Amino acid sequence: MVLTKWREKILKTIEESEKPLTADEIYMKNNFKPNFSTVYRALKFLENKNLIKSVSFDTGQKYFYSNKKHYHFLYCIKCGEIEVFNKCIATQLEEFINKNFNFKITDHVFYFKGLCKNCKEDEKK
Amino acid sequence: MVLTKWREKILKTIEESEKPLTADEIYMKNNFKPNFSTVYRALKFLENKNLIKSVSFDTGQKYFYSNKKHYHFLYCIKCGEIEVFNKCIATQLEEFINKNFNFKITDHVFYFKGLCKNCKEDEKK
DNA sequence: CCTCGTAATGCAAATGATTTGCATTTTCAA
DNA sequence: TTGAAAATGCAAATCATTTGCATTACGAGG
Repeated sequence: MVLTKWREKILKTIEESEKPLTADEIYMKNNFKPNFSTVYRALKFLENKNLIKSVSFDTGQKYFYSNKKHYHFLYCIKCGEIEVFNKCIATQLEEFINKNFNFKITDHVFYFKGLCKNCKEDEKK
Repeated sequence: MVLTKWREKILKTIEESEKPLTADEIYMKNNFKPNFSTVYRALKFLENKNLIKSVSFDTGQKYFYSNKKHYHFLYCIKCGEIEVFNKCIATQLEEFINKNFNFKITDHVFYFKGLCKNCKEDEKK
């Protein structure tokens, strides 16, 4: 169970991106290498090793991003655009959960749904 | 485009549940009626009409819940259990987004990932 | 340096959730 | 009452992801 060259390449692709990526975006960015199954297996591997995280929006597709980043998202429900921001207020809520629930928090996901600037404009027409 | 008896039944199922439900949970709760495609079409219809909302966790499966409820989630990454809570601190963040981004917020999704009480116990073994 | 076992990869087929095309049935306004 | 539009059922298709199996690469021990 090691960080092979492909896994390393995939991790690099993810870390260098300023947005979360889907499996096929990663596949394409690496010129369709390695094999698709290898991409998926690598993603699973990297996620288990806590090097990357994933989030899914409305589409049933997973988006992957580096664990080094603490992202939150603006997700456009019309065109699917994903914009990221970093400001986070989960800490207060975390205290609340720790106090009131028997649950061990390891991570959190937060995103706003709505309309991005383009789709917002479209609506006016 | 009306609220037919099946759509109404499905909406009722969702509203009466204290947890978000998947399409097949809804299907089962209604004794496998109506047809699966009708369930999916009804869910899409209800979501467009803003009567229900959906969220997806790690599995690529959608969970549906009533729009009347403002849920947030504790999602167990091991067994998939979903617990809900209502406390919300999104408002402050919302102000921040409105001030700094050109994005029209229509909704938000928040959940903690982690281990539920059972899985937390399992880990100790 | 060889070599053997384990882990990683490639390929094709399978899976699971969801969607779609099309034929049939229901609904409801004229 | 009737005819068009919408809703439903059924089966097949789709999309993202996973799996089985044969092949290849890698690393420790000889």
